Amino acid sequence: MAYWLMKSEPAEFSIDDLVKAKNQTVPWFGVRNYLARNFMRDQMKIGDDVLFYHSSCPEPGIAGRALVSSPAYPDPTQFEKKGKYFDAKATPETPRWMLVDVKLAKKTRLLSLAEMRSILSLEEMVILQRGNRLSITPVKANEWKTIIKLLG
DNA sequence: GCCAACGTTGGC
DNA sequence: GCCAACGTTGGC
Repeated sequence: MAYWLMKSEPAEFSIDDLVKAKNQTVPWFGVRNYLARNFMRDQMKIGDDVLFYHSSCPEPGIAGRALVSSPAYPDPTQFEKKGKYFDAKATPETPRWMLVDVKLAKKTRLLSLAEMRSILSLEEMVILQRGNRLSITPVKANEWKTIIKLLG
């Protein structure tokens, strides 16, 4: 079983949106980075644990836990001609962007980026590394354990 | 608004 | 295939 951290801008889709979503599940649409896509397409399995992270907002940090709840399938937004995620080079026969469904496990207190930075055992987390911008990153088992403890 | 860091694009 | 220019991310 693997652990992941997935970033979302709360102005676009927040943990509260996930709480209110149908089946408390959302297709993780809009990823347009190959490495992040490959994680979803090649490595994620149903039941993998996910940290739901709020980025580009006044208080960035972990806002909840979730689970991978589907296999990878084509991101429908790549075919929406008028949408912001349209990709002219993608076709239904040869889709370029894949996603998984993410289901809420629990909304938690906000574990802020500042607090994460203060925890020694989290210092190797990918998200805390200088210049890291990847929207989906693997989390190590010990990091997951530490974070779950901090979330209470 | 600034800017560091990184990914992508496109000319050659 | 190289690499400069450009665009984006995302914290501050």
